[in-house]
Amino acid sequence: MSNTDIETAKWVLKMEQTPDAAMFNRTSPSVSPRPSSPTSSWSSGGSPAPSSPSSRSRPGKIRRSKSLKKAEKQLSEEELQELRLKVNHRERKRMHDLNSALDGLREVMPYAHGPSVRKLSKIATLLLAKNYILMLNSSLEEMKRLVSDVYQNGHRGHHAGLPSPAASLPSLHGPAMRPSPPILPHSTLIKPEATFSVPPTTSLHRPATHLSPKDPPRSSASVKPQTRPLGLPTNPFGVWPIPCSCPQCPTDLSVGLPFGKMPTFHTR
DNA sequence: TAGGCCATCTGGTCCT
DNA sequence: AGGACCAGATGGCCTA
Repeated sequence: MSNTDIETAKWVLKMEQTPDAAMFNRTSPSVSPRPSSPTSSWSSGGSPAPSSPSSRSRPGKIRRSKSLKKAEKQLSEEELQELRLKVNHRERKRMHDLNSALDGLREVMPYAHGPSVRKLSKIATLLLAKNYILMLNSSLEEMKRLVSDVYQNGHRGHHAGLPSPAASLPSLHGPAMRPSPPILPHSTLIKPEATFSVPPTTSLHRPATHLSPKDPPRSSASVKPQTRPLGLPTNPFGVWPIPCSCPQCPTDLSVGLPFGKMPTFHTR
């Protein structure tokens, strides 16, 4: 063991005796404070990884950043500790901001909200958001097509006299989107892109987070389907573009809609 | 008890 | 140079 290693070990030992007070002053509203580990008050989770296989790590050595090494020479121990606290605080704040943004995203996502429903995981939130956007895009395109079709045909045909499609579409920001069946936060082990790399018009029938049957949801509250109106298809958001209700169009959309198949308007 | 999810610490890299 | 961003490691909590 080199002198550097010994010094580093001393430094780490010293740091371990210095709890990060800021850790107990967390402000994130979504996560309850978590005290640091009793065995490692300084670095509750992030103790150095001497045997890490990572390319970033140096096996057998405790990782130290260049700036910290430099600071170690220039600063006193107190100053160094202060610097470490500062860096940790910044990183913590950054992650809290990220979590706040995720909370904001969850709030506008059409899934069951409430105290009895476990909130979506981070990955599930992102996947759901992606599918939600795809669904909205698809709905918009479908609506555009329908409107232009109707006006091109001069309101002739069996759709004449029906309310405008826009009128029958649920508001994307209104209460029509809620309540909706909860999304199933399933496995996050599957690469999102590999799972959802289907065209927008075909991906929307797959629940955003229903990725693997082997990975059940974490709580029954999050999977118990809420009642949905008869005739509406099962889908990740509980709402589809309202299908054509004319006699010439299929009416039972609640069954037999396989993943990858998008219900379409009747757009003769 | 295993596995999923998360918060945190930390060093490296990139950017301003 | 300092801060932001990223990723690895670690340990705690929770659920099936």
